[in-house]
Amino acid sequence: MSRTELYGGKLMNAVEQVQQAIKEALVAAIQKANLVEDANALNIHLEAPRNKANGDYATNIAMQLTKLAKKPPRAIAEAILENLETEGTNIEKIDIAGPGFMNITLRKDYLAEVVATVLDQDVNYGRTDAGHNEKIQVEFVSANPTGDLHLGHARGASVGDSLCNVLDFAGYDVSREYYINDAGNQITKLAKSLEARYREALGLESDMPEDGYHGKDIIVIAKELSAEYGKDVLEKPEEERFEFFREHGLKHEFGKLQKDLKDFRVDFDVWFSETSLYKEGKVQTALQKLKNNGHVFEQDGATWFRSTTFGDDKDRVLIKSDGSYTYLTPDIAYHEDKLRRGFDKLINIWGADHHGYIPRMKAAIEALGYDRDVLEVEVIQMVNLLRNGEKVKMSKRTGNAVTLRELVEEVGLDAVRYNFAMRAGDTHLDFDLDLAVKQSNENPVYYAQYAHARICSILRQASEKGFAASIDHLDTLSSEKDIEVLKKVGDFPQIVADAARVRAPHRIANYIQELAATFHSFYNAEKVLDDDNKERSEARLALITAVRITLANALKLIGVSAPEKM
RNA sequence: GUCUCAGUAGCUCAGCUGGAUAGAGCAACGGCCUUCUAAGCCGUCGGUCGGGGGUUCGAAUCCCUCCUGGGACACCA
Repeated sequence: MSRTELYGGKLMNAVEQVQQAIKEALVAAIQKANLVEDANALNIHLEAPRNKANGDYATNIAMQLTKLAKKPPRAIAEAILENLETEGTNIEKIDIAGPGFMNITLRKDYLAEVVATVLDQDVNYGRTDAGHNEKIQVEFVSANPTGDLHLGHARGASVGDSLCNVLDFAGYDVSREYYINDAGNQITKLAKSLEARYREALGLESDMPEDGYHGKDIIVIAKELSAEYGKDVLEKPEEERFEFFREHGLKHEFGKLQKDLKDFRVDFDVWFSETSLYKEGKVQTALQKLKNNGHVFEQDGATWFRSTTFGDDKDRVLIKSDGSYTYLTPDIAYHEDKLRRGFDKLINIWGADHHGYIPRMKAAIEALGYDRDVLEVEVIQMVNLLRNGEKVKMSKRTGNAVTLRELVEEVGLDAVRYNFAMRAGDTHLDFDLDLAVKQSNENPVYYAQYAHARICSILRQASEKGFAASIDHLDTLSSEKDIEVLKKVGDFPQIVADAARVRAPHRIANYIQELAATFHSFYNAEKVLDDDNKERSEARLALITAVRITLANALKLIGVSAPEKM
């Protein structure tokens, strides 16, 4: 895969174009120096050295070629240099340093072009076609409609939504999906719990099941329902009663769940019902396919999937001896259905408690005749809630778990989204309530939003003063801080593409912090609006507009607002 | 016990495809508001990258092993 294909010429900004030109020049030089058979096959890595004395970019290609070229790295570097055509690359000079690094220093004038690209692309700045329109389905949250969304779901929703946004921006064809477990045992429990609460609401004796759902939400639903339908419902035969509570329970729980997610700025393309798998015979079909492929056996009155054939620890039951399905069986059918829909990749975002479930699902996919690697599972680790430095104890069973809604009410939507977006999903997270609530410099979300608001403030004053952003004199952007800002803004498309490739949306939050820091530093060192220098003022207005656009686009990827005033 | 994720500054965490002297925020200390928002900036202090082996020109990063912590190991979902 060549670099050109990867980034698609038309979408590259000045920074990317320069990087690519350097890579191409290096490849040509390596070819010309006859160091390897096919230099085009090389993947040249350009990195920005930590120490600015080592230039704008460094490459370790000379060291990497030692084996292929059978020469010491410095000799290779010299051979590359001798054959390097720097015309059209913006390279000012190259030094050979240390064990064989090639340190590249660039002319600075090209960078200003970044601004024109950003202003032109606006809300699409950062978008690339790096993903080649690969069809990816992301299934996330998928909480059972039997209670409120809690802290863990909030994290899954945040990470999942951010990942989808990033994938979409990086040129993947993304479908967001929620699997509704509206069949099976837990729904029976929901119906029974609701009936018990319903009786309580009417002042009757109840038999709340010990393993039922004890959440406050069920009590609320029961009150509403009892006010509307009264005692008559309880006179109906058991089957009808059960159906009544099942249906109303599901409707209320699911409606609440959809609203909570929407309010959390998380949307789905597909809400997939487990029940539909049964109705459309897909569970039977999948089961039959497994049987036909010879991966099913009977034992102890149950039907088993021989998942050990595909690396699972033990075989798994598909149909229990009482004739009902395990959770796994419809889930296998669900995954087969996903695969039939033509996705190249399935990404499931699961809670850490489902970790052990991964090998059997991958086994099932393989047993159905697909490549097990089409399924990627991103595990979301647990969240500890801290208040006053103490862990807040939570239990879903007793119903005192902190819900998504409560969390957002207490902390604020932006702060919650940002706090979850900041950390890689597969690391344990302590969510410090006191810190998240603080509207101070200790809270990183405001740091980024403040940068955006500051820019907006300058832009407002600019129009009052009669200045207008202009790209006519970008050559005036030549101070150290100007250059730093330009470089950082220019990095954005690559950051998005990388974050998508390695499924790491938290990198966007890291980038936001860096971009905001670069801007704040610039702000304190340089004046934007200068009555004595109209050309530079208008160029800098263009520059900070580019920063504003980049910040807003990046914040949007992680579901955080970009306020114009704070 | 088996599997899995993690262990980086006092705290919370980044650290890319293995690269040069390991970074940021907070905390601590010292500066900067007659100038576009001080929710900001500049500086100082702070590290045996859990321990030990190995691979490599080069390891926080890859491999092995041990220690510590989270999680998972159902005819539950």
